[in-house]
Amino acid sequence: MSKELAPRVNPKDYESAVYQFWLDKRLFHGDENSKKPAFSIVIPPPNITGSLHMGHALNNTIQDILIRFYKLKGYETMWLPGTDHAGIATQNVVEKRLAAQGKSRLKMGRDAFIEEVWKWKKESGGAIINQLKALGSACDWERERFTMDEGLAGAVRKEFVTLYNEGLIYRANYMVNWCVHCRTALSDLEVEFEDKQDFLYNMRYPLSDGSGALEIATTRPETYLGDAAVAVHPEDKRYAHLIGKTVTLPVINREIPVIADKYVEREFGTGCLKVTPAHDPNDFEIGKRHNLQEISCVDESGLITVGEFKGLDRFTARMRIINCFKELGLMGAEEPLTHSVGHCYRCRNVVEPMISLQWFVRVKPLADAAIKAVKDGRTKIVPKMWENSYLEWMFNIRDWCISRQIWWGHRIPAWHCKSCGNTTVSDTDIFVCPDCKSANIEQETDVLDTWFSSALWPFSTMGWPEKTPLLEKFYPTNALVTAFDILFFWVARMMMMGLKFMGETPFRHAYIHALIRDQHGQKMSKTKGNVIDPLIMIDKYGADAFRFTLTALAAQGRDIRLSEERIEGSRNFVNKIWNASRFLLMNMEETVPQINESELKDEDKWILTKLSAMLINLEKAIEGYEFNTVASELYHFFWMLFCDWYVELIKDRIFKDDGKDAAIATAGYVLEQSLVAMHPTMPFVTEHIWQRLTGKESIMKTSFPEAKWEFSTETKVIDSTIDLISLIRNIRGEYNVNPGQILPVYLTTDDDDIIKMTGEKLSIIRRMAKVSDIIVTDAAPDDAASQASALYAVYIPLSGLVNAEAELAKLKKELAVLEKDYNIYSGKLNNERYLAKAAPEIIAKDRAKASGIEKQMEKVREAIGNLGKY
RNA sequence: GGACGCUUAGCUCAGCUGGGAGAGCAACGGCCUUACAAGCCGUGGGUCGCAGGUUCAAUCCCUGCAGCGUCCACCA
Repeated sequence: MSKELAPRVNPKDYESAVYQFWLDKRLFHGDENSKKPAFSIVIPPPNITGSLHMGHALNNTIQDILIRFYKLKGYETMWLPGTDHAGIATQNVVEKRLAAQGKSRLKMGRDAFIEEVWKWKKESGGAIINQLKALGSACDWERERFTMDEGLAGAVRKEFVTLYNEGLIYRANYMVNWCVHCRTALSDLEVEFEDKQDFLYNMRYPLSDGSGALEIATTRPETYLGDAAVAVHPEDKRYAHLIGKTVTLPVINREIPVIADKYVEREFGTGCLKVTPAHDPNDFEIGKRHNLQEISCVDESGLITVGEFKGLDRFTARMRIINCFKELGLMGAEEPLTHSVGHCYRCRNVVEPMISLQWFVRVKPLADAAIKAVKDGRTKIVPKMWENSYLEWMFNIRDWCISRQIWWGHRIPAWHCKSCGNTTVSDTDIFVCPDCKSANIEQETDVLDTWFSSALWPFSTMGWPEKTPLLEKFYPTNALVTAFDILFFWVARMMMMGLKFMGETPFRHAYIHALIRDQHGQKMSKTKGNVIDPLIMIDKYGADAFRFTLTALAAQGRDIRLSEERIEGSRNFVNKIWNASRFLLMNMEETVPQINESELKDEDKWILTKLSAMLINLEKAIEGYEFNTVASELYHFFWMLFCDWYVELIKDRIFKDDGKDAAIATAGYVLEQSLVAMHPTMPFVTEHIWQRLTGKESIMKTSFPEAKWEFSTETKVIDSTIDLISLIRNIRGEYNVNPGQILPVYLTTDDDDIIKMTGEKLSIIRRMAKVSDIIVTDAAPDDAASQASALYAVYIPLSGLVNAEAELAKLKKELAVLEKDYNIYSGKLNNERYLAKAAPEIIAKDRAKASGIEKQMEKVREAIGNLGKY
């Protein structure tokens, strides 16, 4: 294998090849018979409708980091992928496509339509899978599932039948949210409320006895066609005398009673509320209390069904009715009103509340278990703030409408007998009514809410209801990674069903990550059409750079606004990794020498110590789901410490072959371990380089590095060397000294260790700071620029460049800053109450700090004194 | 109406149990130093939203206020 790397990183040269290599070697496969401890994740199955968006990219990057990290840590990992059939969403997409071809779902019929959806799924369902692969996802593709797979369909039936038999599923006529476009009922969660500028219309209903009129206020005049009463507050004196009378609805001439109900707010509008039990959830409740008739006036398509308005769209009818009332002189004021209106989360149309016969899950008992499991820590929600939302929702949970009047989905396993009218629920198809033996039976035409099947995902995908080795090994899963927008839709329901059917919470940790928003801070979504394709970013910058960016931005608790500059920065980091590796590979023999501890120099021990410290922080960060810390630890260590300092420090040893073996051994070792540490976040480039560095098969088969080095003495020495080099560079920088110009440096210190250090590191300092000699002295030369740290004062003679007065002013200013700092600490240290109450280690730290500042002040004063000499 | 989150350098944001204010980008100055100009060396820049409180000590904890954002909820 060639050890040469191209001068610039080009991800296209290796990313897809590396991925194919992993697939060929089956490195993503999780073995249920393995003796290793398990670490498993099930993917939040993306909808087959869409392509990968930024949310998916972040979501799957995080999962991939976890999977790859735990694999390196020695776990048997299994990341189970798949897709969701996404009932309404998919049906809508396919319908639109058909419409473009002049076809329609209703004309072609149910069976032909479903066939059409499957055809579409075969074509487009694969797109998102390929995108996940481009991202580098280490999914166990051999176990890919789809929520409409045969096995999963069986699981759904089992779920339905069990809940039904236990009385947890029932069928009832109830007020539901109806989408007139999708022509189906929706669950409460599927309704999205938006503020809308509207009008509050005041309309007069004449009293039937001719003694005047009652003025009601409504935003939906068209629903007057379904009014069953006018309600007033029982203690409202204005209307007390009217309770029990009737009013007559204009145009349609229907008489309805005036009733009293506490729900009415006296201050709102006129204090009179029209009650439409068939088209408003509150009115529905009032209707129940007063035994009112439920008069439907809008059909499933949103068309009016009553009187001369029959067949009109509900919004057209609204205007028509307003005009009618105006003509009759029954229209009062129209006041502007902002109120929230429910929209279908799929098609954005205004939801029509409607009474209809639907299937519901009685969720309270399931929710109770799900509450308990989180409270006792069987599932930990990270970050913890989401736990409140979860619990709050569970506490106030209401029955879940699970039937949908669409075609694409799991058909409800219930059969209605046309002979005796009974309904039979069964997990196998039935052809004869068990009650009357009639063969005239038909399966329920409704399908189930998509989330009813998604709720089983963590175990239906592993073979449930069978007891499989896969479940035995990998359930419960270790982590669920998702965004908060489906916390209720999915996470909560998985909790309920997992506990119900497996007796065990479906995941140990639920990590809720941020949402990636567009430049306006808007949530990206398919329906809004503001999605940026991550594939463009991958194509432009490579998957590794893209993933690293997402990782760096994935701090807990805040939404992410993605900018392309950030990705560019990550691309530069990948390039840095590439070039540092390239440099070291160029200077290596076929095999990297082993580290021989006795040959190590101080800087070798220094970088090994820094590496270990980084690894400890890194592991802690991954375990705590602090991915932004993961990124910054890697970035800082590799770029600032390894490349900028260590590699520069050892260049002489490499070029002059003086202690080269130990340097190369250390550099090779640190590079190798860094690559492994970086592999979970940047899998492609690390694999590519690692193979060339080690000559071994795959980075995925190695182990995560142990943090085992700690050389504190040598680390201090190099730290002070770096400090000195920085001081010298600082002076040179400030005076714009030509970088090529080599200068002598004078240094005052009384510290023997420092004197010793400058002697030992002389060649390094000479090279790194472009210094000819270091002269330890107690006086400064003329025309010298100076800088002081706590350890030493440094003087560089710069004839002609240095202005003595300016230099003096600079030093005095510096001294003033130091004095201010010093006063803060000495103030603290002279404070008795501080000394009495502060932790001893804090006091010690502050003392050290104070004395450090003091020493630096001395050095600055000394420099000022020395300046005065010329 | 409830709940939560955010407000830190010009921009985007870290700062997780109170004790050093930081990164990336941008800006400025200097460098083609034989891995990397997608780079190297250096510099400047912040009353940590406002007002109180607790504490020896507050960007961090508490209260109130302001602005922004999100979720939940039956606002005719």
